[in-house]
This record gives sequence, structure tokens and C-alpha cells, in this order.
Amino acid sequence: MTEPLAPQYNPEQIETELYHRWEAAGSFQPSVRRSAGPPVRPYVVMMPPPNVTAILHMGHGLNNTVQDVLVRLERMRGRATLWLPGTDHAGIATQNVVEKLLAKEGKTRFDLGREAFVERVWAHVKETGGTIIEQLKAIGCSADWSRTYFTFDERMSRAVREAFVRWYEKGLVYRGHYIINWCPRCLTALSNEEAEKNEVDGRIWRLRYPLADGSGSITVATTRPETMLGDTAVAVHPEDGRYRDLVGRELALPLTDRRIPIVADEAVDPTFGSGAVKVTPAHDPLDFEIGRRHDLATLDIMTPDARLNDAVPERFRGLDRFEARKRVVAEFETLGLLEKVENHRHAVGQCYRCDTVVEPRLSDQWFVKMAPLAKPALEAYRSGRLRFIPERRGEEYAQWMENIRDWCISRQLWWGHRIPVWYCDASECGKTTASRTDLTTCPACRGPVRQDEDVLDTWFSSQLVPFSSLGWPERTSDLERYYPGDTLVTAPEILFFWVARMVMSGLDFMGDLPFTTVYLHGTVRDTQHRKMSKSLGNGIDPLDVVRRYGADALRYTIIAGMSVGTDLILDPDDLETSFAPGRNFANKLWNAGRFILGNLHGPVRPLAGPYSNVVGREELCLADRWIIARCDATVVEATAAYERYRLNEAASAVYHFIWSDLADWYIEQIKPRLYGDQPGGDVARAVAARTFEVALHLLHPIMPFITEALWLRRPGRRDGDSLVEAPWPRSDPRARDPEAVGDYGRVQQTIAAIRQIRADYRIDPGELVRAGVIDTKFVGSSPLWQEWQTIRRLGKVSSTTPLVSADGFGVSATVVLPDGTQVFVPLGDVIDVPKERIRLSEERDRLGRLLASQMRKLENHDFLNKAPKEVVEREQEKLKNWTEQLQVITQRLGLLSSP
RNA sequence: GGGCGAAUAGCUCAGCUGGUUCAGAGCGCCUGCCUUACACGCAGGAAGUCGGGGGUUCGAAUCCCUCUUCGCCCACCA
Repeated sequence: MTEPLAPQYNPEQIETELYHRWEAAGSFQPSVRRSAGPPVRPYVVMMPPPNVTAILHMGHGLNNTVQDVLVRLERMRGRATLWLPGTDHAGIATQNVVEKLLAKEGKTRFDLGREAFVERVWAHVKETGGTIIEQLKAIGCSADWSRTYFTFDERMSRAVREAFVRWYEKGLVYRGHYIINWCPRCLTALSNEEAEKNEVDGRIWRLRYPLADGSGSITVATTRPETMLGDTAVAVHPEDGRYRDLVGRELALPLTDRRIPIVADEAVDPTFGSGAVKVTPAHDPLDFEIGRRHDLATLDIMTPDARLNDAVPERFRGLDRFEARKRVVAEFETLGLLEKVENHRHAVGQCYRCDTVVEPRLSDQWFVKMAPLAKPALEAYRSGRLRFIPERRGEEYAQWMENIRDWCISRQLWWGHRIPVWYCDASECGKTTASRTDLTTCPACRGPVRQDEDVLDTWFSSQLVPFSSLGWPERTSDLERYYPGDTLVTAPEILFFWVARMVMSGLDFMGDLPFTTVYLHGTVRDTQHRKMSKSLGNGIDPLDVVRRYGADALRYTIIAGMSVGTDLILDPDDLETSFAPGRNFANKLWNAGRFILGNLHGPVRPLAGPYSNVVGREELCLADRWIIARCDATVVEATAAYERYRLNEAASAVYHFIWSDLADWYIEQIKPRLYGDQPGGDVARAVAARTFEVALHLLHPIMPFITEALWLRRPGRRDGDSLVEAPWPRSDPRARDPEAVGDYGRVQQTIAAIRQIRADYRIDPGELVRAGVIDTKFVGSSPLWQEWQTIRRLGKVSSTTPLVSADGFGVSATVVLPDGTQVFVPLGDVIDVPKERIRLSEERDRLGRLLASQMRKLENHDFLNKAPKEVVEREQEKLKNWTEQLQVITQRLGLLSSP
């Protein structure tokens, strides 16, 4: 690490080098080990169960970067941390992917059979799941990988059974015959959350059902005409005058030979449609409830893959539901019973994994009773113990808790935790047993048993992660030490799937919240605001970005571009625009480091405090005091921003300090001192080294690789050094120096003024000009005189001392600084009186307009009376300065117009 | 149908408690520069009625009302 640094930052080389170093030192998981002393409540961040099929997509890149930033930050601030990473891949998605692979071979899961299929999925998961960790390490994530949990490891499996059995014994888990969301493609039940409601432009058909005695008809409306074949009643509102006389009479259900009753039910809205509802108890949740109240038959007319079954007239059997819809409508039309077809926009449930339209289906499923669990979870939020960032997400959470419905947890899949319930086959016993261990005989009658065929919803195991990953139900020391965690960082789309359920199960099983702060970051979207997804082909592979621009560039873009609660828009077709700023910044930092570190040869006097007795305050020049003050202000600003989870603000504060203050101004200022002949080189070295180090600290959570690489290359490093273990910089009141900030600001303004004149007059960059200042306040002792060498170098000025009188040099170009100081460049060969006159008149006019409105403001009695005193004073000060500036400009203009 | 959010430079967005960070940043654009840390750079510049309208206030990008357009969450009107 002592070879000369390359002029261009090479992320691939540096990151790979550090990756191996960190891995060898075990520093991908050093967090908890170092808190061996007194018990420390660690800062815990959890990783959501990734969708193993996606391996690593931009969402994970974003999520894990935010997590890593917070974890590194807390570690640097002296807190023990624990980052629990894991993969829970027991969901529909994983099964889908393997089914797709099978489809390419022309097979389905049914061809393989349960056991072979599960083995096949396992093989896939092992292959892809293992690479996730390597990929996350590649973007610098420092989670405690040794604690990684996998869905089917022993801990998880045991916890799942324990949770199920406990809830079963408390009566919170029950088996019920209800309408659930069914995906005809995945052939499984879905929870309400998994059935995404999407608005679609559909149609509504008005169908006429004749009365059985032929004395009239009743019209019903439906968006799913095919379900009429399963109708077992028509319902009207009991108070509806139009239909009161018809209640109790029978209808002849068209296309069938069945007769169905007309019933009265409160659930019907008399103002909607015709006020009469066809009742299909087996295929609609509302109808199911109506059917129950009126003791109606339930007629299931569909097969699991949504074809019509043998319960319908023969000509419809085997038809797909959408095909059947057309046939039913056509037949109604032929019979003259189709009254109307209207366009209708309504919400249709779709499977969140495969987008297939969900079919409400009557079946036996396992449910969790949610109301008792939701109550304390809601209370935790209302009492303020559980907080959300951004805050408004808390209301979404509360709303969901208040309207919670029971959770369907059984899935008719083969891949997942199998439901730990056994049914006794003996007809006289028939006992149902939930058990923590596998059963071979019925505990009641010793007869043969068979296990429930279904598996659990993935989120059933995921909700246990905060404690199952720590060894629950055993009371392990990990659990004692790390259980109530601190912060959860995750995506808003799994607020209900995962976050809410972790809160509920944590409160119920552990008696305490699993975390107290939920930070919900935005979603990565493309320029059309679509969520990035594989199927749309608008995704960005984070590893591709890492290869091209480096992990730090990726992380910088993510953090800098995302303010609290907003989404991150990236253009997949233009990675350059998004990620180059991060790469450029890394390169800038690299070169600033190259310069500073390269000049630290020889003894560098330490600078312990800003004005320690090693390098005393009296040795510091204006620029030194200025950069130390700026550095301290950046510490304050960045720390405050980090603490408020405003990571983008922290990023921009450090960016600005490094690029604008340190690189553009300070490094330029100290060059003469470093290059030898000027005094104070060792002071400059000390100050540069110190402020640069602080900047590395502040930036490390966001850009760990490059900051660590530079940190390791500084002189005086020790083996085993790591920035993440170094203490966070503290603000020092002695560093604050408003005088230096103001004075150096005027130096910068002076240089800018000279540069502006040079550019305006197109003076050759190589040509030196004479320049001067008329500084009425500090003649001879002003900072402009002290820093004249800097002004000379950066403004390319030949005058060895500032010229003091503009008039003595003929025509000059002048810029007036806000405090009235005149900066002027005698024009010599490039005299251009008309041009200068235009420049100054424009400036005079601008100031004139500013002054006019300012005077109006200050003549307003209301303003003078009502505005706070400081504000009035400030405004008066402004007026004074502008008047002064205007006077100076007018004066110079006068000189130009005189012959 | 209910709830929430957003609209600021050509693009992506900051702007928190109304007034010296008030009209900003990055990218893009224009003009000069290969100046011994960096052309992934340096210096200078152009560019915005702060979505429309109304109100509150001495003062509004900022607070209130309203309209328009996008987005998100929730919801068993068939």
C-alpha cells in the first residue's frame, strides 16, 4: 500500500482489495464482538427476506445501502450494532420460478410430484441464495453474515411450529370454510394483501331473470356473468318498495333448470344498479355472507384452474371462466334477457406474483384471528413507542390495523413450511392435532394420522424473524441481549406483509416490540415512474453499476438522490447520468487524497485539537482558520442530518466541503507553502491532514471503500485500522471562527471578481494582469492584503502588492463587492471603455431596482412596526450596503464618461 | 368511494420553524483553458411567473381554500 497512487481512481481494484481485507479481518461482522464489555443495547437493523428469485435487484441495492449507512454510522458513533441478514424464500415467487424452469422442459410440478419438486426448488435456492451474500458484500454491506438465517434451517422451522401451535392452542389459529382469494394459475389461496386490487376498465352486464310463474322479471347487474350459473338466490333490500312484494317468490334461473328464491338482505344497496343482487355464495364474499344468513345452498361451479365444473349444464362444462363469460352473455342475448351492457371501471384482484385475475373461491383454509393481535400493535403506535419515518406512514399502519381482517395463512403449494397439523383417519375419532413434533399416530386413539397437505404463507415465518433468528423459542443469550431491536429499514410496499406482522407477533410472543423505529425508504422507479421489475425490463442490475462505476458511486447516487419518503427515479437507459456524479466525486476525493497524502512526507506535527499546543493558534493563517471552521461546521451539519435520517443532506454537506472548500480553495491556497520556499508548510500539512481525515470519517458511511482506502494510506496508520472502528468526529467550539469565515469569504469574492473581469474581457488565461483593491475599511491591514499572494496566484495577478488607486492607472474594469470594496483591473492594452460602461450600467440598474424595492419596504410603517427588530435591522443593513455599492458604481461610471 | 403525497431551471431533485443559504444543487447546455492532485478536471456564463386562481400576512416557493395534472395506499357497490 505504499506504491504511488494512480491519478485515476480505480474502483474495481480498490474495492476488491478492501473486500478481501475486510473479509479476512472478519469485519463484515465485527459489530457485536467488540461490545464484549458491559452489556450494550445494540442498534439492530434487519434485512427483509429477499425474494430469492430476483437475486439482487436495485431495490435490494437501495435497501441494503441505507441499512449499511446507518449501521456504519452507529458503529462509528460507538454503538454496538447487529444487522440480521436473512433469506426467507418460502413464497409463491420461488415456486413460480422453478415452475417456469420446468415449463421449459415441458413439465409441471405435478409431473414431478411433491418430493421431487421440493428437492428441485431446494437446489435452486441453494444456488441463487448463496450468491446473494457475495453480492451484498460487493456493494459494501457489513452485516453480521455469520448470523444469516435461511427459511428452512432448524431455528426457523422450530420457531414456525412453535408459533403455530401456540396460536392454535390460544384459539388464534383456526380452520374455516370461507371465500378466499384463489389464484387459478398458482393453484393456491392468497391473503388479502397478496391479492392486489387494480382498477381496470371492465363491463357490467344487466341480466334479466324471469319470475318462475312468468308474471314478470327482475334485473340484476354483474361484472362476472359466468357466475350466474352458480346463483342460488337474488337479494333485494328489505325496505325497497320496488321489490317488497317479490320477496319470497321464485325466479327461474336462465340457462339452467333451477329455481332460486328472492330474499331480503340489509347488505344490498338499493341505490346501486337495479337494487337487486344475484347471489353466488360459492364465488363472492358478500354473497357468501348473504347465503349464510338465509341458509342458501352454496354451489361451487369451478375447478381449481377456473374452468366450469360438472355443476353447470353440460354445454358449459370445461370452459375457461372468460370463455364461459362470452357464452353466457351470448345466450342471454339470444333469449332476449340481456338488458344492457355498460362500461364500468372497477377494482379487480390480481395475484401479486403472476398478475392472474384472482377468483374468489369457497374453500377450507387456515386463518389467524387478527383483532386481538392488532389491538396492542395499534396501541404501541398510538402511544408513540413505535414511530415511523416518514411519519405519515404511521397513519397508513394505523388505518390497516383498525380495519384488519383475518389472515389466510394456508397455501396450496408444495414449497414452504408445511402446516403442523395432523388429522386422525379413524372415523370414530377424527381428531385434529397441532403438534411441535411430527406425529405418526393419533394422540387420542393411536390410529393412523396424515399431515395437512398445505404449507404456510411465507410471511408467517418472516414475521418471526426478529426473534426466531436469535434462537426463539429457546431463551438464548442472543435473545436476551438483542431482542428489542432499534431500527427496521425496509421498503414501504411490505409495511403490511411484513412490518405490521412482525410488530404483532413480537408483541404477542415476546411481550415487546421488535423495534421502535421503522424507516421506510422510497422505491426505485424508472423515468416513467414505473417500479423497476424484471418483467418490464426496466431494471438496473446493481452489480453492473458496481462493475462500471464502483460500489461507492452506486451508494452515493442512492443516498444523495433519495430524500426522506420520496422515490428514487433512475433511468435504466442512461446509467451515466445517474452514476457518473458518484464516480466523479470518488475520483475527486481520490485526487485530493493523492495530493494531501503525497505531501505529508517528513514529520507532520500533529494537530490534536483545532488549536492544540502542538500547532498553536498563532501559527495558523487566515486560510487555515477558515478551513478548520468550515470543517467543524460540516461535522455539525452532517451529524445532525444523519441523526434525522436525512442521509441526502449529510451527503451533500460532505460533498460540498470536500469539493468546494477543501479541493477548490484550501488545497489551492496551501500549494506555495507545501512547495517549499514559503514558511508554514508544516502547519498547512497538519491542517490539511486533519481536515481531510475528518472528511473521510464523515463520508465513510456513504462511501466506505474509497474512504477506507485513503485512510489506510495515511502516514501513521496502524495494522488493523479501520475507519468504521474509528470514533466519529466531534465538533469543537474552539474551531468556530466567524471572523475567519467572513474574511476568507472576501478573499474568495476578490478572486472571483478578478476571474470574472478576465473572462468578460477574454484575457488570455496565461496572461498576468495587474489588480488592486480599494478597501475603505481595512486599508493596509485587511485580509485582502494578508492573502494577496493567494489572490495573485488564483487570479493570475502580476502586482506584487495590491494597487491602491484605480484612478492612477487610467481606465479599469471594476467589480464592487457586497461590502463596497472595489476590485479593479487596469485594462492596459485591452482598454474597452464602452464595454466597461455597459457592464457597470447593468450593475447599476440591477442595484437600482433592488434599492427601490428595498426602500419601499423600509418606508412601510406596518413593516417597521410589526416585523421583529432583528429583521428590520437586517433589512436596513442591506439598504446601507446596496446604497454604498451603488455610489461606488456611479462614481466609477462618472470617471469613465469624463474625457 | 375514502385517505395520503407530489407539481420549483431542458432532466432528476433540495429548499425543515414565513424574513441573509431564497430562488439553490447535480446533470445537460454555452465560452475559454491539457494551469506540475484530478479533462471523471479548472475558470466563467445562460437558463425558473416556484402548476393555475383566490385568501391570510408588514412580508408567501413556504400557511389556508380551490381548480388542474400525476403518483401512492386502503376499500366485499354487485
